[in-house]
Amino acid sequence: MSSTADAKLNIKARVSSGPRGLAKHEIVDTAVRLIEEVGEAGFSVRKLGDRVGCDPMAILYHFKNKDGMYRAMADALVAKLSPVGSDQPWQDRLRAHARDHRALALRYPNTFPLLQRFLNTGVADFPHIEMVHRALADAGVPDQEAPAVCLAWYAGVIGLCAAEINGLVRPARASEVAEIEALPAAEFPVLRKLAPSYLALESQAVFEIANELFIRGLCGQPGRSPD
Amino acid sequence: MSSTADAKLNIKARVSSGPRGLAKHEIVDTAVRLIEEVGEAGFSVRKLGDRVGCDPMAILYHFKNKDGMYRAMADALVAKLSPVGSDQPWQDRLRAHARDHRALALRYPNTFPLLQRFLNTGVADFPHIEMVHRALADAGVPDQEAPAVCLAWYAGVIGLCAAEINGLVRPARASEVAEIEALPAAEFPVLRKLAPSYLALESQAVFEIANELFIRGLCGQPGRSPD
DNA sequence: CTGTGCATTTCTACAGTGTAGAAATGGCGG
DNA sequence: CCGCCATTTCTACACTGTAGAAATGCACAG
Repeated sequence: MSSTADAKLNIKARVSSGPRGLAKHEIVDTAVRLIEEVGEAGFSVRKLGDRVGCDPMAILYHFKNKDGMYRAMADALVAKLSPVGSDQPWQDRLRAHARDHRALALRYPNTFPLLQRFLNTGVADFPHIEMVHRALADAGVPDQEAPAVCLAWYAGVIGLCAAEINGLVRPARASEVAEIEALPAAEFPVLRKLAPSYLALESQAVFEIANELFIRGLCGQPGRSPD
Repeated sequence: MSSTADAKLNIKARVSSGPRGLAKHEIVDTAVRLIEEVGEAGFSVRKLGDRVGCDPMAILYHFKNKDGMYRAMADALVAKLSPVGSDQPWQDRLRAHARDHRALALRYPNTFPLLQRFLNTGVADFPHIEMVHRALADAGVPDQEAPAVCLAWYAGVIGLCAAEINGLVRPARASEVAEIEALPAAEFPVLRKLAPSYLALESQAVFEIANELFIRGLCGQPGRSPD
């Protein structure tokens, strides 16, 4: 019962290996939980192996490499996005989908940034893309522009979420406001005047405003259809 | 004159150390060049030490740690942004600043993503922020909304650039279009119809369209001033 | 000229990483 | 029972960031 004996026993137990159905989606789920606990810097295949209860290399057998595992984690995240009904006006459908992204980002702040690096490959979220395109069509976006607008929308939404996660979107600290107010008045009149209002900044409001701007931009299109 | 003698000489030269003014900005410039050559994954303090010609730890002496060095690299990047004159309409000022970001991103694709992670701390690009706020004021954005709109604008622009760098914004491959066209017609009518136009997608056009949407959104504001 | 302090650079060492390649395991069809 | 083979484990290697101690050489006091 000594600790060394226990260790030996554990090693013995692990030595008896062989196929045991290490399910891919369970690995990925555990990986997402782990990266949320320890951050991306602290996330390693070895720790994941400990958490899953197997050798690290058993995990990498199921993925091409660590990046392949990141891709799978990104896939798992977008799979969590809610479906969006088609019975609302197009503005509300876009709003709902955008807010869904933000909620996901706030819930999985360490996993979400993987979307930016790996969304391009493998993730094909066709139902949601179809929804976005229908909304854009309802908004009067001409077909030839629709792909560009759709991509711009996703890039913008994900970029906003990433900015918030990384702490770019937050109320200013008093010291920062002081720093701005110390700038020469002749060159920075507007910024100095606005500095105090940065103290009360709400990240959600930033997100909402960005959405409204985008939607208003679509409304202001030259040949849009009437609503 | 043998190579071994040269090597020995070099080692001797390196062993005789002491202060020699390792200028911070030179380290950072070299670091940016290096990361552009080898990518972020291949970038290490040791390689940078080789490149600079000093011990790796001599570099980390000037920065808190590797992340501190990344921050300095991000600072160096935003310092490369061009100033924007104030003699154009506000739309053109925003457009110019946005295009400047994109040009920077395309020129330094491996360094630019650092902005997303480290822009929040330390980088205070006050002249440009003043410019953006003046443009927003000219566009009729009320003071209380200006900080949110400004942050949303930056987050959107940087997000767009990041998306393009990471390959999200690119023409579709034929195989991808085929995959979409194989989807059930009943559920994906719009996406299927638009799929072929993804083949001709131009990343610059996506960027321009996103900008125009944002600007049109600002134009469409309730109480905007006349231009 | 001789210390001597000190910012700077170098050296050494350590704990940890991703993953290639070989070996072991154990369920399954013959 | 055997042998196959996907799967898992083990071992090893090159590499990472960086803590901590030692060395270095410049500036300046005496």
